[in-house]
Amino acid sequence: MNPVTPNQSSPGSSANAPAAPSAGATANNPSHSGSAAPASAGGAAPAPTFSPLYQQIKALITQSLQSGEWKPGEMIPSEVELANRYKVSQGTVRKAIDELAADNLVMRRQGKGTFVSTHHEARAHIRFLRLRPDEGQPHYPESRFLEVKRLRAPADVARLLDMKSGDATVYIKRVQSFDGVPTIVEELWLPGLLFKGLTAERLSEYKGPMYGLFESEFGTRMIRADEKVRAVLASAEDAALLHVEDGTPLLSAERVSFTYGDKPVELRRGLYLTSRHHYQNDLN
Amino acid sequence: MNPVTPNQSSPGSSANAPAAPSAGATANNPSHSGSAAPASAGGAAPAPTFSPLYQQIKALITQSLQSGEWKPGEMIPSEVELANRYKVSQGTVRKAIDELAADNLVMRRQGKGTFVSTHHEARAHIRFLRLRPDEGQPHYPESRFLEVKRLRAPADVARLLDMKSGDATVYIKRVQSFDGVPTIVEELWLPGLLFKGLTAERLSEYKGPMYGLFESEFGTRMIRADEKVRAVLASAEDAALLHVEDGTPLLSAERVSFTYGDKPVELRRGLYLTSRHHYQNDLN
DNA sequence: AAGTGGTCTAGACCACTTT
DNA sequence: AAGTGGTCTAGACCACTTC
Repeated sequence: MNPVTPNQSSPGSSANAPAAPSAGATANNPSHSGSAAPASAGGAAPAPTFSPLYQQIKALITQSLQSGEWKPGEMIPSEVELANRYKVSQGTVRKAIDELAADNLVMRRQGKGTFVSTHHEARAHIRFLRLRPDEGQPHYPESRFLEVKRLRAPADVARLLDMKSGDATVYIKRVQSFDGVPTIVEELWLPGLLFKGLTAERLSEYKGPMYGLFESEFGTRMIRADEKVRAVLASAEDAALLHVEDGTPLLSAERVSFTYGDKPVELRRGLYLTSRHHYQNDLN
Repeated sequence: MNPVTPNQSSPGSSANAPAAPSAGATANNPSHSGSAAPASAGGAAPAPTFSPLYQQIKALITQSLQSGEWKPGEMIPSEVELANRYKVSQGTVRKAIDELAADNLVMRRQGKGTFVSTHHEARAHIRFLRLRPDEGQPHYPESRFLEVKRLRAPADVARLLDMKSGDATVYIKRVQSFDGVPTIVEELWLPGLLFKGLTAERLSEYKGPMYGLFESEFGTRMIRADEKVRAVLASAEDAALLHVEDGTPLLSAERVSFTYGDKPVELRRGLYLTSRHHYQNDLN
C-alpha cells in the first residue's frame, strides 16, 4: 500500500501544481465543513480532527519503525524515495522527518542519510540518566545485579504499567557504581510477556546500558519516560548497599518508560546518593 | 538597516529565482572556499563558520527582542513584513521563527500573529517550577517574604552569576505555600545593578510569579535555566519554616537562570518538601 | 473581505559523504 | 560523479481570526 490512505484521498496533492496535467477532482481534505463539534471541554463528538499530510506521513513512518521494517541503527529510505513511496513532495516528507528527529526517533546525518535511533551509542547512554558527577566528565556507571526473578505484579506496579494486578513481571534489583563508588540502588519491573528470556546472566554479560539490551534482544525500544523525584531517607538495607549511614538523605526517582504508542513498558525506582553527584535538569 | 549584513552580502537571495530580472552577480556565500580551518579541537583559526540565512535572521530577530523593539506580550511583525524587511523569502523567515518558537522566545497563534513570550500567563507560571502536587491540579503557590536586602556577593554566588566576589546583589528569602501548607524555602541572589529598586514591599504587592515582575518592572527576561537537584536534611531553621521535624529529607534545587546572550542573572536555591509533592521531569 | 500563520508543492543550489 | 540531507525561493491554497 503506497499512497496515503488515512484521511480520504491525498489532500491537495495535485490541486495546486501550476502546470498540473489533469485539473482533476479537487476533492481535497473535507475538513470539518458541516457538522464538527466545538473543542469545548467535555464536548460530545469524538473530534475527528483531520491531521495535515505531514502528520499522516509521520504516522506511517512511525509504523514502519515500530514494525521493525527499519531496525535501530539502520538507515531509512532517503527523502526522495519516501516522497515517491507516499506520493507526496519531498518537502512534506522532510517536515515529517524533522519532527521524528525532534522526538529522537531518528537521527539525520548530512550526506549520509537518516538513521533509526538506537540506545547503542555514546550519547544515548546518558540520555535517560540525569545523575552527573559534581566534578569531571559524565560517564556510565558499572552494574552489579542483586536479584533477577519473575514476580506477580503488585497493585501499584500493575497500575503504572497498565497491567492487571498479579500479571507476570520480571523484577530486577541492582547497584550501580561510579569509579567503584556505589551510588545508585535501583529496582525495575518489566512486563513478563515482553521479556521472557531475561536472566541475571544475560544482564551481567551484556556490556553497555540496559536499554541497549532491551532494544537488541527483546525488540522493545524506550522512546520517552516520565520521572517523579523526591527526597527520602535511606533504609538500613539501602544504606548498607550504598556504604552510607542509616538515614542518609537520598534522591528517589520513579520512572515510567514508554515505547511506541505511549505504551508503558518499564517501571524503575532508583535511589541516588547525591553527595558527590547531582540530578541535572535544563529548564526552558 | 534593513538588509542582512552579517556575513557578506545576502547569500543566494537573488541567484535562484527562475525568472529573475537581472542575471546579477551570483557572488553568493563565499563559504569556506579557500583557507578555512578544520573544526579540530583547539584549532588555530577563530572558526568563522558561516551560518545559514535563516540563522542570521533568527539572530536579527533575537536582537530586536532583546533591545525591546517588541515587548513581551506584543505581536511582532508578520512573516511577510519581516521577509520584506530582511529581503528574504517568507519561508526563510518562517524557519527562523520556528526555531524561536521552539526556544520559547515567541509564540505563534494561527490567524492572529506571532507574539513575544511573557511570564504573565497561565502556562508560563509553571514553566520553571517543576514541583507538582501528588494529587490534584498544578497551581502556583503563595509567597511570604522573610528577607529582602542588598548584599555583597559571596564567592560561590559571584562565580555562578559571572560577577566578582563582593559585587552588589539583591538577596531574597521567602517561603511558598500550597493551599496554606508551607512547602518551599527559597533563597535568591540577583545582580544588584539590574534590580535597583527591588524592595520587599514591591515583591509582596505583586500578584503572580516573580519572573513576571522581573520582566515588567526590571526589563530582565529569563529565557532558560540550569537546575541541579540533590537530597538533603532539613536544618533546624528550615524545618521550623516548613513546619516539619528536624532532619526531614528535602529536595535541594540550585537554579541558575539566564537571559538573552546566555547571561546568568539569577541564582536560586530552593528546598522542597516532597511528602505531598514531587519534582516532575519528562525525559526524551 | 482582509490579514495572519499553516500546509503543500516544485525546483534550484549547497554541503557533505561515499564511490 | 552520484547520492544524501540542508538551505532558499516562489507561489498556491487552507484554517483561523478579526473587521
